[in-house]
Amino acid sequence: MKHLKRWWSAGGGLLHLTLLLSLAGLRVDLDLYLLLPPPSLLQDELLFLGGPASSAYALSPFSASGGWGRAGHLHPKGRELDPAAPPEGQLLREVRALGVPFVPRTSVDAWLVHSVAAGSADEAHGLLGAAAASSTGGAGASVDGGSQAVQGGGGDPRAARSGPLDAGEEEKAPAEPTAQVPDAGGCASEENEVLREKHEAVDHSSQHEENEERVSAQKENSLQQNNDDENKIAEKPDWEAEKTTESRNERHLNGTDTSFSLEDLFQLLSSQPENLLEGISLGDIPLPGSISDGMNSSAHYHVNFSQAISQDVNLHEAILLCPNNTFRRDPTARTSQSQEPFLQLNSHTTNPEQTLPGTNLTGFLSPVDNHMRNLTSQDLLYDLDINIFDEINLMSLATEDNFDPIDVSQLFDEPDSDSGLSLDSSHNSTSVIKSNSSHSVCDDGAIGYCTDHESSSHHDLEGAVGGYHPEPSKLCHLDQSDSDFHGDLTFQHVFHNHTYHLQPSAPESTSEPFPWPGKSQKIRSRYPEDTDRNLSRDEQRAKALHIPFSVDEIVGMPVDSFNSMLSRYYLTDLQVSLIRDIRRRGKNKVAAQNCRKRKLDIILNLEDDVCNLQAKKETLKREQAQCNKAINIMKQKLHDLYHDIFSRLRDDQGRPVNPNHYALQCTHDGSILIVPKELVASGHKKEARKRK
DNA sequence: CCACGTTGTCATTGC
DNA sequence: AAGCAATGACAACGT
Repeated sequence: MKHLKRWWSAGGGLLHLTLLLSLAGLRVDLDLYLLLPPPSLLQDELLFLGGPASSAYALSPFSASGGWGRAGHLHPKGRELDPAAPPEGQLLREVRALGVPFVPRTSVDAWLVHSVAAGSADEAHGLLGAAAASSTGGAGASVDGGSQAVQGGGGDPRAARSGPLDAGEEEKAPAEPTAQVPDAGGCASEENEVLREKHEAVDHSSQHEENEERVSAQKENSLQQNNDDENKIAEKPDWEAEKTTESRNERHLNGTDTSFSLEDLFQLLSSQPENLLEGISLGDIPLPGSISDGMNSSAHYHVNFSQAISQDVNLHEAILLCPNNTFRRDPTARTSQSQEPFLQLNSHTTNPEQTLPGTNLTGFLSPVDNHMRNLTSQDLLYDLDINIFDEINLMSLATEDNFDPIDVSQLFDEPDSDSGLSLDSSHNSTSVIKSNSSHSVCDDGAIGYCTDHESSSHHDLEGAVGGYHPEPSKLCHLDQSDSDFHGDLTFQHVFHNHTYHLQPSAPESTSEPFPWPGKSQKIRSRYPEDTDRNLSRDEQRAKALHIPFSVDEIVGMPVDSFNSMLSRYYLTDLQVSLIRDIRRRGKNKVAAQNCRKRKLDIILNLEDDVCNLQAKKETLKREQAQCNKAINIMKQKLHDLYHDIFSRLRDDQGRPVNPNHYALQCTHDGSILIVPKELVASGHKKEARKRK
């Protein structure tokens, strides 16, 4: 048992727990087998790092080729992967010899390797930090551990505190016990101040304190069975005990106490699983308060494996589902990604490094991320991940009956966590329950698609890539009824999360991005229960293909940003095609709307013109009538004047002039002549002839 | 059931 | 050449 504890502390903790779960008759389909590096290698690595082994090694399930993880020089606590490490170690072989159904590494491992190889120390740092946190968190605190990594270890200290490989740099003044937050995320020491502040806020939660006390008490109970040195540890606060444990681990890693035999260990594992269970006391396994709560008193040594597995599933997701900014394609963008606000997701932290990719795992552990990453250069492992997720889903389903939402809610006991999850996303998960699982392609929760036009780009991204995870802060203080609700949501999320890949009508398997019979309305009619019915066709298609962008983003984005976005993210041809189609259709839709609007405006303007012309016509008619009237008056006056003049005219004999025979004619000099009409008529004829 | 309006989409054209 | 706006035409849907 002593060896076992040391082994756990030395870095095999997660494997340890995994083995326990397996020996307990539960299949553990996690790729979290860990290989303990040989002391010599550890020593070399320590020399290479010039730092404590506890900070150098991560319990990384993301080992490059065999589970070997070493700290890198890119970051004080960053991890690199040893390419020269053996592909399979003795431990794995022995595990397989025992028949423990370990699942090999997933694409995440290779992806992480890829990220590290690509020079993205931040990504590696963040993810491996998450891995370390999850490893230390053990099977019972998967989400917790991942969340710790997201927040740079600023969350629940129990998830990462006992991390055997966390550095001794966590040595803090005993005067502030709540500040002893292990840097599960592998952040630099200067970040710890911020983390400590956050964690102080975290610890102020009454529930949290209660759990702390429980864990502390149970740890003390377990540690009383150990040697005197460990008894001293048990008397200390748990955070201090953890430090001691870490220092013990450090001794192990330094080669001073690594003489235990793995074969002995597995013989022990195979022969006495019950004792092993006892060996995994709460003081050794950093189970969160939720688990320990369920193991009070008589149940102290009985781990709720169903819960543990369910949490491990979430841990797996937490590890796998990295932020979307971690699967960029552009290496240059990776180097500057932390500076792009577009990718700084969900950061309440003031520490810039906490916004680094890989550290923002809290609320964005979406299937989209996972999916997107799987669609990248790790396509060869894509199917493997699908299978793993399927198995996880099955496990979730199998353990759903025994699922205790209280524990889950307590596992999310992160008052300061920023998961980026909105209530809407939870609501989306609710719709998942309602929706037909066979049509999960169209389900809400698959993506948590964000259609909020007002949200910023990164918020859109958040919603797009995985906003449906239950928000820990929302879950941690729920009453029983609410806990039931959210617990169901959690499980719905889990198995819904990974089933869309398996749909026979999955878009990936068809030439069409979405199996719509041509129009979205048909889709809506086909899925009457789908709460996404209000989504547009393209939104549904985007969701079906797990496009991590909102339609509004895709359509409204400038072409340069659009192209850079396409190049920055790992997208399949189908996804790129769909995104371009969405953009084209979206722009064309807007253009059509504008066109119709213009057409309508033109018609309205023409109608106005017609009205104006008609009015003008009426006016002109009136003017014409008035003119005619005036002309007639003038004619009448001229006629009267004519007769008046002729009445006063007299010829040579004094007789009146007949106006029918004579006419008045004005000359150029202004004089008026009385001319016989015959001459006037002949003169008009001559002028007419001249004109012709 | 038909007519009409609305909306989305596609194809085409021109800038 | 690529991207985009504009627009005619068509289909689906709602009223």
